[in-house]
Amino acid sequence: MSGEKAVIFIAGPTAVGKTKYAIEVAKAMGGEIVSADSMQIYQYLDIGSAKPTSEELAQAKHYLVDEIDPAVQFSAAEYQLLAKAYINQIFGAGKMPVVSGGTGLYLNSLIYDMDFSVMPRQEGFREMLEKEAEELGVNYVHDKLKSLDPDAAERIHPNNLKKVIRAIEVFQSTGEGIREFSESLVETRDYRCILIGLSRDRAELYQRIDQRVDLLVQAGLIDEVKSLLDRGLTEDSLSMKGIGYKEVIAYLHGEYDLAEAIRLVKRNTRHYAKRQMTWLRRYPQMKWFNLSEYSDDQLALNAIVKSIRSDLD
RNA sequence: GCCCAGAUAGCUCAGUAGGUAGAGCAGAGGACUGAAAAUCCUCGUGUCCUUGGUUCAAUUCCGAGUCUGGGCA
Repeated sequence: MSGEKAVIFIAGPTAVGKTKYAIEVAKAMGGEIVSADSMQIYQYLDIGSAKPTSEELAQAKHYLVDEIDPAVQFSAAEYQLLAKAYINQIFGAGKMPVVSGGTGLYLNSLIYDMDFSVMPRQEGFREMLEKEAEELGVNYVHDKLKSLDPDAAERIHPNNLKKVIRAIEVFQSTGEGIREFSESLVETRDYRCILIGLSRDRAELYQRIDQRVDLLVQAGLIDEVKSLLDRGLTEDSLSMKGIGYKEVIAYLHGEYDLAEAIRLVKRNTRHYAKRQMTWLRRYPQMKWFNLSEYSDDQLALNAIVKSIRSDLD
């Protein structure tokens, strides 16, 4: 099997230590890092997204960190395009791509054959449906989906308006229903995927999250948000919906005090980490490493690299 | 030492006109195909502080004790 193209994925919840391990794995394997993180991809969101530091960035070449203007509407489809291009570029240079991140849909777009190309979003149409939902209720819009695509309506809860609208949108532009996630996924044939999952005991992970939020605030999160607002971003900007940003904006708007903002950032980050775990647990081919079970980083790293090497042979 | 008020879910508390109890927060599980750090769904048994008494029946009423607040000495 050697000689075959392979991509290493380092996945895990926020604050588990992905950045560090991805860099070490890249160094060990002669690799370059492609980030799969929907927030670190934006420029200027440095502190709140817990971007790798400049020292870390210097240790291994990183792609898709700090590349996108936070004022634009980005999407998973665009991510897939860019990430695949970088992966090919890395293969072209004879190196090994190491994808590192915790954004599940982005990971999926690289692991599976996901074709986003057939149905681009249609902004006006979405707004119209959102308005209908507001005036006539979410069930009205859901009924609409039911008449077009009963299967999808069955799967998508009426309250999940965003997904209901997307399903209608897809049906309108393709004439067929949105496919069910788990049934139609096929692994990509572009390369082989080696999935490494990093986890920690829940209590430890939460402790790290709380600590990290305090550090981010000390490092100047509030000023970062202020300067982003000065730059013209608002709470409606996609990039400002990230955890740490939306809460600080609400604080700056006087909705609550700083202590409450910090509390919410911590809690929302914990919830997010939990959701990430739910997503990541579904990959049957993932090899998990619970970092809480290793007495030091080097031991864990050795185990991970060993596992990758044996997969490559 | 005396007086008053509390003691119920991990936390803050509600409640039972006596028939073994429920909100918020925290927490847990799940879903996910062009917003994904987004969006959405589901989940509440706990010596009702301990102990005597009254009662068919006490977490609930009465007594004592313990602890915690507050006040007075």
